[in-house]
Amino acid sequence: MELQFYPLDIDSLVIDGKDYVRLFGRTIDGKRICVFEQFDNYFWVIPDRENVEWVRKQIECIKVKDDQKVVYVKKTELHTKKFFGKTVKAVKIILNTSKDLRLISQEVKNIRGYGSRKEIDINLYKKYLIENKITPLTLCKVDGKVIESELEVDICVKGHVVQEEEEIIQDVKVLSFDIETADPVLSNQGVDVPIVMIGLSGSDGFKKCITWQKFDTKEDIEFASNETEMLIKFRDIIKDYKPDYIVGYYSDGFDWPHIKTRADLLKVNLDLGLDKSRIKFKRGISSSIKINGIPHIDVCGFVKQIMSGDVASGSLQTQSYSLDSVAEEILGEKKIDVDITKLRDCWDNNENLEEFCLYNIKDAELCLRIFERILPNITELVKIVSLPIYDVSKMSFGQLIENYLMKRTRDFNEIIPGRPTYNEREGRTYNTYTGGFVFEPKPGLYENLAVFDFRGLHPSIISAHNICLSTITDANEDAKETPEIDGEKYYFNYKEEGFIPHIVKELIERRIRIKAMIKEKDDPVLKARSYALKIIAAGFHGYMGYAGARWYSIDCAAGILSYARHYIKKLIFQAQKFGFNVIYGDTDSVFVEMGDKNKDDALRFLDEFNSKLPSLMELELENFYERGIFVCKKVGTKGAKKKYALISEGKIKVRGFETVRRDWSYISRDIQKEVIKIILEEKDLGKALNYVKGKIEKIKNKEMDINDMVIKTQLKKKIEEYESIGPHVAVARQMLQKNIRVIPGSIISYVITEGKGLIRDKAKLVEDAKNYDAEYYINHQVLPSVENIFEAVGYKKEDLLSKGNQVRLGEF
DNA sequence: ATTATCCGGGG
DNA sequence: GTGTACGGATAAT
Repeated sequence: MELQFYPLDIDSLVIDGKDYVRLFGRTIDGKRICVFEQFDNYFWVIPDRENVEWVRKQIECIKVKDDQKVVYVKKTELHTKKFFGKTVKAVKIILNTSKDLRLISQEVKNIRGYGSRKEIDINLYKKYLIENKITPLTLCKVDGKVIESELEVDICVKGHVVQEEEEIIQDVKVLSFDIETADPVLSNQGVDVPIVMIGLSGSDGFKKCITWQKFDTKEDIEFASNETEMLIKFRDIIKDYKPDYIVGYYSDGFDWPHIKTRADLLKVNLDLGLDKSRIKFKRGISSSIKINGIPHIDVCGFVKQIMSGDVASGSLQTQSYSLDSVAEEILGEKKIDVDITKLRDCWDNNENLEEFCLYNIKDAELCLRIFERILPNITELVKIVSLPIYDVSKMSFGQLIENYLMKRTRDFNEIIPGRPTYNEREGRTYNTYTGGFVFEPKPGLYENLAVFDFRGLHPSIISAHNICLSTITDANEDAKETPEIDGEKYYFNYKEEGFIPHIVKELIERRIRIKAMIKEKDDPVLKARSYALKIIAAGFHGYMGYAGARWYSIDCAAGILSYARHYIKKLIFQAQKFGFNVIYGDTDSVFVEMGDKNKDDALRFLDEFNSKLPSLMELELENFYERGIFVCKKVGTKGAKKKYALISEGKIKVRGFETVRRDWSYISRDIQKEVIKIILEEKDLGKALNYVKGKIEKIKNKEMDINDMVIKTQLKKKIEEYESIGPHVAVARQMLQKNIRVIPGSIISYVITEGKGLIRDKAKLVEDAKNYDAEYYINHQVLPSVENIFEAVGYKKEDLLSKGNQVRLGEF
């Protein structure tokens, strides 16, 4: 029988000693389906040239004892393949089961002249998707027979899958959720912190809050008798709703870990997987959760990784990735204004809980709607890299590029290079190269700015100059040399197009076609496609210089930059010649003060400059700004780094200022924000200075509320494990003395009080703090956050500290 | 000067 | 298992 379906989630498993890939999805008539396809795992050996046949024989003879079983190779094949562009003879070793991979590949190492092993570090389902050219979410056809199963699906089929069309699944059912805890310290462990409500919002309009304290209400609130029952209801709602995707905001980092802790404690079985498995946690540097069969997407993670960016069109401008700011930018809507810190007290006294429930539902709803808006961005990336949406939604730029390259190897008969070992990686981090060209800003306040963005610069260089691991070479007559950089030149063969330049060129050309289509019709899907193509193409340069890359070449990265430096210097020169005052330039963007020129002149400059560029390269006008402040950020001896704030039609864009960290007190964050605002919006330096001076006076006179002086730092490990005792560790010890529970993950809130000694000796719990150390807050919190802003506009630190309101007017 | 530790998001 | 983010800041040593 044949069935059409859209694969949503894909994994692999061993059944009766054989490898299978499992594709969960939706049939075209909306049924939940699971498809099994048998797929043998394999890897490659590229033997030293003279030994190929002999090595192959040896491999075929491998017999290893594994417990009682004897493990051997299923079969081998001899192929002519390419590796980094060079033709090689390679032995394909096909295994009976993935369980044998490690044993057999270890055993190969005992064969003399075995050369190297490849593709032993790639998940089976990835190999399957690459090999069978299947893109998740697109329309596929399975040819096979229906089988019985215990799975939570309507139909289960075993057979062979082929992709039918590019057409992507539409009208997906999405369930968004959000939890609230009554937590005074926001601990990540949650052992003694109950979840008090769970808000849900579905793409079909479904809305609900579950909580476990009763009150009168007419809203969509369901009452459970206790937390356990609430968690059970939550689980059952998900099971009944049968969503295609489950989404949350920072749910990988907060909601799920918290739910997991509570569910374990209360013995609630979260068997949400379509194979009845429990939700699984991947612990690591960044945790994530997996529900077999249902992609879980942390909206915050994707927005932060992929939709963020510098001054790039298509990306978000917000500096903070809080739900509130992201919702405001994407949806133009904010969270319900409720003081969530009051929830604990309200919960204890059963007061105003309805308000919190509505707030809870609203958060889930905002998350859902942000997801719906960014879904095209995710699905376009899925279409490019051809991996499950779950994987793609969690990938960094580097991983997206790497996986795209892995997919494309099949079109070039290339074997996929291995990941660097830990030691190789370490070695690579010592390699450095001259970075992009930086035209250092003269700190100051500037007016009437235009920002030009050289986005296509690096990819077009890769394409134009054929920069690839397979084309880099020593000086010879088939090679062209790069502009010299720090006395070094690189040579790239120009006769045979490399793997990477070929792919990059395709990406650029596709994007050009899409952009032409967007001009005809403004379509969000096309825009998302263009953005996806852009970020992938733009990422190759950084990827090749990234120590963890499979296709790593610091020389390629350096070669690209030597050309890039050439082009940006040309741009700066031309801009100056045109009559602009170049303020700042970095790698591929230039900020100019237009002076007596206007916007039309800027567009004219853009056209003129573009007309002289090679066809794939393009200078873009990022935006105009009424004002901008540029600050010199000292970074050791290396010089200045990005740090500026711009304003365009009332919207402030800030880069490089650390304004949103919880280990800064509220006042320093507040003051910095206000200073930037006054300067950019009102252009009134005196007012900004007086504002800060006023605040400093208030601090000195102890007029500040002690709650505004709180600094929060998370305890990352057990108190006794600390080698170095910082203020937060000292305060955690105090808490322990007072029998307040502190565990790794607890957020320690403290105030620096008056006294002698190190800062940690003066750090006190908020409730124990009788006073605050004005000198500390002025010198360590307020001044560091604003002094270089004032220095940029001609003031000195002393001006901020001097008494009185007499203001010197700097250079302005 | 060097080393240890923390930030992001979430209540 | 496929990985050991990342780039910068403060305070202690």
